[in-house]
Amino acid sequence: MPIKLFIVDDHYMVIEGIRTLLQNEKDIIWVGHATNAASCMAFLQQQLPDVILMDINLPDKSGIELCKELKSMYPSVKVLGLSTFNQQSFIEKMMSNGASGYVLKNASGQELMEGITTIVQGKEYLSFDAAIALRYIDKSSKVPVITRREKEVLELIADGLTNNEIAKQLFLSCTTVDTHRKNLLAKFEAKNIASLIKHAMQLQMI
Amino acid sequence: MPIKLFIVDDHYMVIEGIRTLLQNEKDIIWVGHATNAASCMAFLQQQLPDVILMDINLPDKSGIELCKELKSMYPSVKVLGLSTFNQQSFIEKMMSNGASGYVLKNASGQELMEGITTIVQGKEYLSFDAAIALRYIDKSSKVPVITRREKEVLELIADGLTNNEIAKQLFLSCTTVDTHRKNLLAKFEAKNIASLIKHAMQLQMI
DNA sequence: TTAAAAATCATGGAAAAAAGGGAGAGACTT
DNA sequence: AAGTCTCTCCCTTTTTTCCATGATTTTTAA
Repeated sequence: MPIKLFIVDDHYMVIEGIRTLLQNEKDIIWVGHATNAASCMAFLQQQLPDVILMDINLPDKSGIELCKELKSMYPSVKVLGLSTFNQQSFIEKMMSNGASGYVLKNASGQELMEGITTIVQGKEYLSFDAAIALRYIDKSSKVPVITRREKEVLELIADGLTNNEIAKQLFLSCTTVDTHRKNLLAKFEAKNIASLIKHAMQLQMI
Repeated sequence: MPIKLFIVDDHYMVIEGIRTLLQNEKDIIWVGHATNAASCMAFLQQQLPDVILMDINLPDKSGIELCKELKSMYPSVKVLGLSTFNQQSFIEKMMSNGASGYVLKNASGQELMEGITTIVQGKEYLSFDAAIALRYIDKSSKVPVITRREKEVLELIADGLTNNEIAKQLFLSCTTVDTHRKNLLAKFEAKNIASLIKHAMQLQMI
């Protein structure tokens, strides 16, 4: 039976590129595409594809979040993450949020097909480059897992707000904000705010 | 007469996407593509296209550098920059290094054609989103001009060093480092180090 | 339902940065 | 020769961060 494929990517060129790369595959049925998370979720209410190719950079929401939501509502749908080479740091997150595989955007049609057919069978798939990237990460820069609140605080810190200002804005005690700040420093293994912000920016977490 | 088009992008999907988007345009002749700067330069020794679509992220060299080199050797070739939305800060650089135009990767085939035909005529072209991004930059975050010493200090700050540590490393007085720090804050119009680092990272100055 | 994780608040003290000021030496330009 | 820019250095006061330790409540996951 053919595989119903849906794609979510905000770049029109990438959508067209994938469509072209897969146009001769008779096992693939192209059921549609979306350029943002909202219209993807809307589509899924109408029809469920077998596989969703999902970019991790979407205009309204990160692919990682979308993946999580989507899998909690439709566990049977398989998600194959898509990204550019310099965003390796997200591979882990994507996988731990329910994605079945990961392919980099410089993949060939063949690689893409391999990924799709592999995850349809219930297995996991990492493209060669993605696997290398993943190994590279484990060694050098592990990605800290931060909570929602911590992320909120992190963003306000990056915007130049002091603990006091953040506390006011989030209706918290100043000491609470300080605790979050401390936890952020610990999680990022940063000596101070300067290196914290640098790391967070490098990992595209801000 | 038809326009000879060459494309440089490390993402296979994007190359295929563009090819598809333009396949029905009879004024376009696809002369080839490259996935890195080196093979692009090699190709140009054989044949000169009219227009090169160039991604700013290439594995071996930035598109900005490639653009500069290429234009100094082959001034007649027109370069149309390509990038994703969150890299607005490069638009200016690309344009000032000889690119004739700029299109974001979520552009439609129509927009792409518009860009190509416009720059062939010797004019400049910015896609709607690119123009907005550029305007946004001019208004909000002008790029500060910092001195060599300031950059040195900035990098050490970002690495998490305190004034004292920086002073030792650069064989300076602590107060001197503090002055540089103050000047950096002033130039970036930043309230504190956190927002300074964020701005600097966004502008790729670290 | 129970255990773990997250979010909340607190005390107190040391270290560092932010904000304000001023000032001199050397290089480069007009 | 006058002016600008860069780099250098110093002082004070206030604010903020950083560190250690401990504890309660709410949420989430197993």
